[in-house]
Amino acid sequence: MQSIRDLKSNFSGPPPSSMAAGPDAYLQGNIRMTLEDPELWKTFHEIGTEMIITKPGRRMFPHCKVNLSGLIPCAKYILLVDMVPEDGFRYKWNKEKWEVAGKAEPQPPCRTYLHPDSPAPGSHWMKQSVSFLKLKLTNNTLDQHGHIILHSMHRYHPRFHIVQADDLFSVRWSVFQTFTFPETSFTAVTAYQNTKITKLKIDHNPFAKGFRDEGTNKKSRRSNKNPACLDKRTKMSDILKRDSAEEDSPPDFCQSSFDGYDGEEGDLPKRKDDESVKEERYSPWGAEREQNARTDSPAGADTRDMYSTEQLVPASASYQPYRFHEYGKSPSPSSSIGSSNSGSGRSSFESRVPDIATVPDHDSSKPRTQEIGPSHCGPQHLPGPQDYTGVLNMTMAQAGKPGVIGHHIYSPYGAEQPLGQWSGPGPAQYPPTHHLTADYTTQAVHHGYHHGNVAEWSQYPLFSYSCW
DNA sequence: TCGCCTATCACCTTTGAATCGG
DNA sequence: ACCGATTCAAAGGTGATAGGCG
Repeated sequence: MQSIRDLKSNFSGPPPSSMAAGPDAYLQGNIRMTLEDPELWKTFHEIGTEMIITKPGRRMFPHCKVNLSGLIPCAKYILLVDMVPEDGFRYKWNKEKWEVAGKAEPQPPCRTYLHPDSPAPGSHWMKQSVSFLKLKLTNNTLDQHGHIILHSMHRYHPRFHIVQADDLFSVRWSVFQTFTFPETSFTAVTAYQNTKITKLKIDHNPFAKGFRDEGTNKKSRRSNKNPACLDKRTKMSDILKRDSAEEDSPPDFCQSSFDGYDGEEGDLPKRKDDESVKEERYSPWGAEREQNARTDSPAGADTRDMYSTEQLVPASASYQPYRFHEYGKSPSPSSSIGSSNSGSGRSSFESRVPDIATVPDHDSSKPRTQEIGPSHCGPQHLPGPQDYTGVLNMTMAQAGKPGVIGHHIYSPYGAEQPLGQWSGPGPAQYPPTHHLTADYTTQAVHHGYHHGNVAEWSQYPLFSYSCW
């Protein structure tokens, strides 16, 4: 297996023109991720995206699809996706808008979806968009298919992680970056609540084509079978039509619960600014601790709050993600907070780089001594602080070690493939490599803070069982 | 009674094997 | 024998719906 260090040496040539910075920047600081179909996502987000979750698992729509650039063509990377709670609340749909319905339920087992192509060379990831089409969401906490487990009526947003590693067991996290896209946040539901979302789904999801009104749809035929259905359908149709007519005047929901999304227009409701300060300290991971103090419009606040703590990627024509962590440019928690909401902040990525406010528990004041260790910090030499907790937990759990709840990583790969599926109940199914476990354990214990943002990892689902 | 969840349905797209022709 | 295009059936995804459950 070729180490990253080796790769670096092999990569002696000048970085691509796109890499304005030096070699280090090329290796660790220029990874860019953009969301495909941003407009579609935006459309959904403006209304309040809902994602159906079912026991057998349901795909997302729109599904996550991103474009990557700035990777080392010959280095291998692993792409992961996990879902992060937006806040510590449970919601209910009431009178055309989302309302807080109480405290969130205990976070289900955090799972991470591993892109089936992982690991693959950077060139592979960059040559075409990366789709997470087959990622499925479920509300079955006992799910054994590796689907991402969510709670209904709770809000989440996907996080994309890209890790430079030859395989899951040799992950060194020397280059580990996380991206989130504000417009991808959604409310998990078992049945659509907002009819506008239903309409959007039907209009845009090819699988739902059968429910479109256009042309000679079979819906009427189906409805005719049952008068009651016809009535309901008619009502629905009316609602949808009305909704369409109201497109210009979003429901309260959009404003009160999703105002966190500022979109690109920058015409955010002023209210956001008023809340920004309070929300600065709030993050999905700090919800439990702080939610008691939050009494108003948690929904919108949460969203914005979440984003306000993320780093921004230089804006471009395409929808830009918020760079969550960029080990190497470790943000400092307070620097960018409150400066603006997510939307306005998006335009000033550089200035917001230092921003780790999303790590409430973490001592953000700790010096980020080892920023993303460029390749010169070769993987094998990188101490594995808490960043490795996730893998550590996962592997330890797999090994049946007590006291550690595994973090499940799902891969469509079969068991025979390098990256297996770690689903809950099957500890022995994909036994981890012992050396990895030991290695990480050691690193976590003894080098707890080598990485720039190591500490933060312990706050994230990807590396810890509890997201809260 | 209400809100949420789930099984089932009909409709549709996607996928891959089978077939055909060059 | 090989390859690409086409066909077709199975698999699977979709929202709608009714009924169950707490």
